Parts: sequence; structure tokens; C-alpha cells
Amino acid sequence: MAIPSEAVRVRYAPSPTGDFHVGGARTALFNYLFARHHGGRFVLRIEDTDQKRYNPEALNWLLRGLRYLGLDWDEGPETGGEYGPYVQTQRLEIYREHTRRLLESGRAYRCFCTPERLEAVSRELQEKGQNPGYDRFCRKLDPEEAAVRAARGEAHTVRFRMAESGEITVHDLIRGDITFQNANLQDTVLMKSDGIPTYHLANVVDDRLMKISHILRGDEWVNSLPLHVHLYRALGWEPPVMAHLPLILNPTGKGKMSKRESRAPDGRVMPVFVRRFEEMGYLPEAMINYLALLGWSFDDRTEIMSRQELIERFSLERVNASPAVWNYEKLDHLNGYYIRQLPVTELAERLLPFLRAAGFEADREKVLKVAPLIQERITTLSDAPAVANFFFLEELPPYDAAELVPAKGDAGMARIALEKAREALAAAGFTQAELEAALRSAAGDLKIKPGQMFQPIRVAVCGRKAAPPLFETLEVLGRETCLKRIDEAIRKLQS
RNA sequence: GGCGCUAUCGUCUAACGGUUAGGACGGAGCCCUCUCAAGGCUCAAAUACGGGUUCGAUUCCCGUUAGCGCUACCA
Repeated sequence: MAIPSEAVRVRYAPSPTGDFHVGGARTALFNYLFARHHGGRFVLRIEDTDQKRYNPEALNWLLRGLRYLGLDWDEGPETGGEYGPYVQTQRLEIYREHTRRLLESGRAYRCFCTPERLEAVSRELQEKGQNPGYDRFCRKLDPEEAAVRAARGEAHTVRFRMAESGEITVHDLIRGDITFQNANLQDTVLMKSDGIPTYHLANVVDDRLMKISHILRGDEWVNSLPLHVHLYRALGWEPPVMAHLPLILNPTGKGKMSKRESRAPDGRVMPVFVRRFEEMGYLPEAMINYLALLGWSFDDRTEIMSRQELIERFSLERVNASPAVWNYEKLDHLNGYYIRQLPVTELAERLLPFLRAAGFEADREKVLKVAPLIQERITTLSDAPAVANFFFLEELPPYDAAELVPAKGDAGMARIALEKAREALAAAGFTQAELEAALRSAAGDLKIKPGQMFQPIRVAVCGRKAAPPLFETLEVLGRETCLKRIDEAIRKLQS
């Protein structure tokens, strides 16, 4: 695709009404990748024209989420830029000016209908079996007279004077040409009675003024495409290139990805907010990689891609048109993969806050030793406390003495094995290799299988059957702790 | 209801008229192995349906069906 690099300017334009959602993150990512791929600019614009749903925390959640994902914006809040301000409520005068222009050219008109009337009209139309909507009552008002009423302070909105016939065809980079009949379109409100524009006006004006070259947004916007294009034309502008991204659907495949967190049948939390994924210990590397694969692909085999590779390979031509179902298992797989790829020092560093949050007295030195032992056993960083608890706990959580009994053995065998192990551990050098040699020979002395000796020891020191490799674990734990826990296990077997 | 979008394994996807329809997640099995993982190998698993166009359709066109989205002085 021949796209002049300097010309590429894209934006992510969320509304600060709630928490930063993965659907939004995917839209932001595609914009980011497209901008970086073409050496263009990635603009962040806050569309806060809905004062009723405004949430003062939303902006913080958004910025934090974008930073966690590493989606740095070139222009926007906290960054500035030459097309600012980047918050729409700080641009109200601009929208009013453009509204005046539309009023003067006759492409818009003042509407004095009350919300009550609007509702009644819509209901009436529906009862008559017609499409609900506005009956264009104020369209035929004399503009001069309407201006006078407005000047007197009469509450009113400004509506777009939509063409009543004909059709409009819009080209979408992902979907091709889409044709709409103008007769099906509404005289949509552009300026609300409180003097704040609706999304439609603000969006069109800002994209133009901010020199946005490509609009990459979710598929839920295709139905406002004809309105927007009419608006651009009415203002004497050419619309930017349009590309509507496929929706992300719930894991069930029913409906678009929920805005609320839910729980799986097993009680597991199914996060939908970027902040929650961060809290749960999903790596930004994995999130980015997974999100990129939702609606886009590189070829028939490559799935693991770094941010740099994604930037190099991303292209709108390979974005899918069909919706994508969210798949937590696949994300988990990628997260586990990226955790395993981390250098141990890096893993330890990322693990530290999660271990401390669990109440463990975790220091760097200790975590550095534990990290390699749990690296391929966790899928998220927040799995670490449960998997590595016995490394940090002074007292092991209670476990059933029956766990100590090895396969094809009995309590007596477990006890003998542990006593023998205790003896060996008291004497052996405490390195992985020496421990293994000592314990294998101890098992040999008892004429039992190595596994029948290792399993009781494992349960004694870890408090459970599934754990990291035994000898490394013993080494990290140290002689004192190991002997103490084996003694406790022997006591458990006696009682 | 109206309008719009979409349609390949359960899921994410590859194929840009000619392939034994490929890969990944998940599932099953085997191997490795001190448990659990990780890793390796193998297997099962798809072109929604009906018409066209074409020598030939997963691919292009139309219809049906289904799913989803929008239908506010919300974005």
C-alpha cells in the first residue's frame, strides 16, 4: 500500500466513562502498530462530551493501561502536541464555531423539541409500525425565527439536515464499499442543548483539525459512517481513510466482549479490564501479542511476535473483517511462553511485587533462586505465591499425612524412607548434585525405588505432591528447614 | 422491526480459482521424567445451506439461514 509516511496520523479516541477495556486496548494497539509501521503519529484524544457518564478515574485507568502495554502516544494528554488541546471539553468553542457554519449554510437546523416530545414521537412511529426516530418537526422552522428563539435563551439542540433521498457509498479499507440509503438516515443531533457537541460532530471536527489520515475504530461504528461522511462533505472536507476493525466477542461467542468482569463456572475471575490483567500478572509482551492476533495475522504459521516484529509486519490488508471470540486459554499459553522466555533476573524482578503482595518476606537474592524453579510452572505472575509458598513460609500449611505415602507403599515405608532421608540429609553436602547422589544411594540401601523415597521427602518439604524438582528445591530451602520439615512429617506419620 | 456487518476445525486463523484445506490454543495418546510442569512426536477436528459464474470454487456473484452490531440531547 502506498502510504506516504509523514502523512500517517491515527488516533485512539476513548470516552472516559469507565475502566480501560481490552476491546479498547486492541483498537489502541492497531492504531499504534499502524502508526509505528508507517513512521506516522499516534494521537490520543479524550472524547469526554458525555458529562452524564463521565468518570473522573477513567483517564488514570486509561493512561496507566496504555503505559503498561507500552503504547506510547505522540500527541495527547500529558504529552501535548501542536494540534491540542486533546481533551474535547477544552475545545468547545471550536465545535460551536463549526456548528455556526453548518447553521449558516443550512446544513443544520435548530430543534426546540423537548425530550418528552421526542420520546412520544418515537413511540408513536413505532406503534404505527414505522421506524422510531425524529419526525423532523423543527426542520421546517424559519431559521431567522429559530435564531431569535435561541437568542432569547430557549433550550434547543442543533440537528444535521440529512439528505432525504439518494444513497451514499463509503469505502472501508477492510470491508470494501458500503452503501446506505439516505432515506434511512436520521437528522442526528450534533449539538446538545447544554452547548456540548455529540460524538459525531466533535469526532469529525477533531479528526479534520488534528489532520487524522486514517480512522481505525471498532466495527460498532459502521452505522455512523454515512452520517460522518455527510458531515465531512457538509463542512467542505474530504473524509479520512476509514477502516473498521472486527469486534471482539465474549468467550461464549455470544455478544460483544462484556464490559463487566464475570466468573467462570469454576469461580475463576474472567478479567476484561487492562488493569486487571496487569494485576493478575499478565506480561505486556503476551497481551500485545495476543491482542495483535485478534483480527490480524501475519501468515499461516507465525504467532509469536515481539513488539518490534509486530510493528514491522503489521498491515491493514491482513486485518480480518469477521469478529473474533476472546480466548483466555490462548492468552494464558502466550503468557506462560513469555514468562519462560524471560531471563531469570528479569523474572525475579517482576515476581518480587507479587510475592510481597502475598505477604511473603521476599528479597531479591531469595527470589533469584526461586524464580528458575517456578518459571515453567506458572502461567501468570500472580500464580507464583501459591506455587512457591513453601520457599517463603516458616510454617507449612497443613497437609494430609496420607500425602506422604508413596505409590505402591504404605505409611510404614514412608516413615522409614523419611528417617533414612533425614540421616542422609544431615550428612550430605547441600548442593543439588550431592543431594541427588546421597538420596539415590539411601533409596538403594532401603531397596526401594528412588521415587518412593523422593515423594515422601517432596511432600514433607513442600507440603504437596506437585512441586518443583526435588534436589534444587532442597538446596534452596537449606539443610535446617529441610530437616525440620522432615521431622514434622515423621511426627505426622506417627500420630 | 429497520439498517449494516460477518460466515474455514470448539476457538484464533492460513489459502488472495487448481493444496492430501496449513498452523496455533484447547482435547486425546505416546515419549522424556523424582512429582508437577516444560519440551518432543502422533491423532481427532472445518470450508453453514442452496443456486449461479468457471474446465475448476474455501476463494467471485445472488439468495437462504445464523451470529453480531447499530437503531439516544451515550460514545
